[in-house]
Amino acid sequence: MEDLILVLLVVLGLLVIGGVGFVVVRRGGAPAPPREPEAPAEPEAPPAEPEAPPVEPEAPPVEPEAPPVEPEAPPVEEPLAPAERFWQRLGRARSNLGDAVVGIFRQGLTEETWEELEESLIAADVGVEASTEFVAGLKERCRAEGVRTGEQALALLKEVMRLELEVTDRTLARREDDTTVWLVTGVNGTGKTTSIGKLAARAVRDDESVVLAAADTFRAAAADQLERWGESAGARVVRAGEGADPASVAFDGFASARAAGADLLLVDTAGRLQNKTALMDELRKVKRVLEREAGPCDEVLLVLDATTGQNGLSQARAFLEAVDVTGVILTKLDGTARGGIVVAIQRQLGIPVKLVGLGESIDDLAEFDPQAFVDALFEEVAQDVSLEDDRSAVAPDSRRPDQADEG
RNA sequence: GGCGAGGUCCCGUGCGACGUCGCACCGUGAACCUGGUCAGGGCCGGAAGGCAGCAGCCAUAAGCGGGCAGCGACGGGUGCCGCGGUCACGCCGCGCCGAC
Repeated sequence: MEDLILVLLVVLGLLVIGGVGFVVVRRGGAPAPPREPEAPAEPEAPPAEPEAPPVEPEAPPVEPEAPPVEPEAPPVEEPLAPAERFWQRLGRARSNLGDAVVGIFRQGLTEETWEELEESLIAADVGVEASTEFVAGLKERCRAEGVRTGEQALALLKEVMRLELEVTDRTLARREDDTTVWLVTGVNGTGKTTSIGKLAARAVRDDESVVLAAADTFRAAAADQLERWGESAGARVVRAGEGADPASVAFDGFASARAAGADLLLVDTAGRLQNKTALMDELRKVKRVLEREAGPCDEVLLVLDATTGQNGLSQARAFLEAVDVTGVILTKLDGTARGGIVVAIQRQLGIPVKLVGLGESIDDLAEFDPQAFVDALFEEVAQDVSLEDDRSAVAPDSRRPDQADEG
């Protein structure tokens, strides 16, 4: 044990010293993307061992002592690191859409340009309606402002998109002097439990006490999995037997959390397809019973899989209708070219994407950063280096000025 | 360990919700081998009159589509619905108190 800590410290030291080296080491040492935690078959059984994440060089969950791990001071960490991560992790979304769009604009501005742009946006899951409106609006502005070159149009596109995304409040609501309650929902296999595990780990790392309620009573394995996450994160897990009433588990979870004076309660619900009315009713009941005791949920989070495309919109609509979703966690955004769903959801339903999943490690569940997202989405990846994995993105990365100081 | 508030199994059964299918419903629907009406034209007849009948129009079959407020069958991760039986002063977590 001691040894392990020692080794870690040494590694950390090296990291601190070798700023740029950090990036390299991490990329070499943690080929995270290849092994997707969520296999299609076993949707929610990612942590073969929750211990696994710590293996990553950044080793967050090991122990709260580790904070020195991240050389940057805690307050600074928030704004900078996520942006960095965004940039690095959005490899494929960036290379596909970005290349396409940049290429399109390079040809100058013709009718064809707009059509191709629209197609690209649709292909990136922005949605047909939204894409059409979006392009029409952009076209209009370009005309109004006398934009003639593709470059200018691209800049304008980014600005418009950013404005579109920036209006919403993305902070996760908390209670000052009471247990904060977040209800986490979603269809099967999107990564609910994993996301909860990561949220819990991060909260614990910030010296908060966290309680997890395993209101997924449908599969015993789900509760087991949550329990493992709780163990590794250092959060108490309230669970019941398989087949119990999920509402009662949520209720007990809150009772326990409040009695213990916990800062945060995360309620994990069973995955359910949005067209199963009985299950949506059940979810309503969970929320109702929970709120009867706890007051309004501070957040009702919907976990969406970024790779599912337009169906995500339908999911969002259904869950919004049932339990008033207050925010979306968009998982598996790394390794997909369809990040446009962010825009579609926010535009059509008014639900902000609050967190995005960009990889396996705990810090890869990042605050959504519109600026970085838009930049990443429409940045061209140089053709000569562009392979398919995000290693290729290293080169373009370094061109980005405001991030050199990470690590 | 005590107390409290929840949850939970199996069998039978009633009711309800949901889903699938069928019926019914609405729409559409046949060059000719459906029916009706059959202009024009044709045929028979000296004539009176009669016959077959195209197009059109009307109706309708199968088919296709729609929908849900109806009826039935079937189905369960169906119910902050009920009844009966058995299980259970059990089991599962939760809170409070007490003991170590």
